[in-house]
Amino acid sequence: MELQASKQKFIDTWGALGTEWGINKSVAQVQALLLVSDNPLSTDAIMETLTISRGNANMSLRQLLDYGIIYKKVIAGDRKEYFVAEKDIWKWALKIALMRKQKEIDPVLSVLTELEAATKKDKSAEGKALHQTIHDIQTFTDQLSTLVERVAGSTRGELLLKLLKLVM
Amino acid sequence: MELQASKQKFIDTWGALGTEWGINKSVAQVQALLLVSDNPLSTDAIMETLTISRGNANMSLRQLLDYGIIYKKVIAGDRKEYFVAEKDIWKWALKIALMRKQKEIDPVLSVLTELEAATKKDKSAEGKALHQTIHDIQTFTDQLSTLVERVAGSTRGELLLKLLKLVM
DNA sequence: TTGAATTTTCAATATTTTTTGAAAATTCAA
DNA sequence: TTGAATTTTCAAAAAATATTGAAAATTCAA
Repeated sequence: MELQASKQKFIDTWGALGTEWGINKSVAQVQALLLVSDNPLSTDAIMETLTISRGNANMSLRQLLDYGIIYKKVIAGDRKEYFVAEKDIWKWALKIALMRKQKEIDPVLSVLTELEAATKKDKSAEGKALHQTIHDIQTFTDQLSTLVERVAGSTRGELLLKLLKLVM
Repeated sequence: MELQASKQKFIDTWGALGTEWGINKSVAQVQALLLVSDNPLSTDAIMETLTISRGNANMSLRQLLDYGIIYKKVIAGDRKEYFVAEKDIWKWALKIALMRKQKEIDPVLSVLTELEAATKKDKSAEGKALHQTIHDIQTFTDQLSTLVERVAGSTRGELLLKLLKLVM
C-alpha cells in the first residue's frame, strides 16, 4: 500500500471510531491527520486534505487544543498558525479519559450521590431496593472515576501497564 | 424527594450519559427504568412510563436483550412478554464493555494491524515515522482490548477491584 | 496607525440519527 | 384451525447533530 493510502485509511478509521464513541468525526480526523503528519500543518492544509470548511477546521482544532492533545507551533516568518499532534499515545489517551471523566462522568456521579442520599430514608421494600440499586451504581461509578483519576495522574502509563500485566 | 421523582431523575441522567457515549437515549432509558423497577415490566408499561412508541420500545428491548443485560420473564397465565434488568452492575458493565470492544474496537484493531504491517517496509524518514505512530497506537489498542477481554472473562469484577485498590 | 492576512463566530443548511405508527407477521388459547 | 392478542418491521417524519461559508473580529508587519 502507498504511504498516502495508509495515512488516508488511518484517518478514515479513526474518524469512524470517534463517531461511535461520541467524538465528532471531523475532530477525530483532524487529530488523525496531525498524528500521521511529520511536519506541522496550517488550517489551510488541514481544510484541503480533509476537504472540510474553514469553520469546521477551526472549531475542531480549538477543541483538540482544549483537550490538550495537539499543540500550536509557531513557524518563524509566517503569520499562520501551525499545529502538531501529541504523539505519545499514553499522554493523549489519558488526557482524553480525564477530560471525559470530568465533563461527563463527574456530573452523573454527583446526581447519583444525591439520589443515593435521597433514597436512604425510605424504609419501604420498594425504597430499599431502589436505594440498593442506586448505591451499587454510585459506588461502581465512583471507583471508575477514581481509577481514571489516579492512572491519569501518574507519570506516563506505567501503572496501567502494570495492571495489564497483572491481568495477563 | 419522592421515590418516583428519584427514579425519574435516574432515568433522565442515565439517558443523557448514554447519549454522550454513543448509546441511544431510549435504550439507556429503558435499561434505567428496568433497573429501578422491582417487578418485571411489559412493553406497554415501558411505552407508557417513558412515553415512547411501540416500535422504539420494541427495538430498545431487543438491543438490551442482545447485549445480555436484561432478561425476558414469563408470567404465568399472561401472553405478554415481561422484562427485568440484570441488577449486578459488574455483570452488565462488563458485558457492555466486551460487546463494544468486539463491535467497535476489534475491527479498528484489525485495520491498525494491517497498517502496521503495510508501513513496515517503507524506509524513508516519513515512512518510518508513520510506522512508529501506527505501531504505538496498535500496541496500545491491543493492550486495551486484551485488558477488557481478561477482566470481562474473570468471574465477577474482583480483578478490576483489585487493580483499583492497587492504584489507590 | 493602517490594512491585508488570518482567525473566529454563528445563522443557515445539510446530514445523520432517532422515533413514530400503522401494516405485516407471529403467536397461542380456545 | 381460527382470530384476537402481541410482536416485529420499516418507510416516513421528526429531532439532533454536524458542517458550511461569509461576515465580523482580531492580529501584526510595515
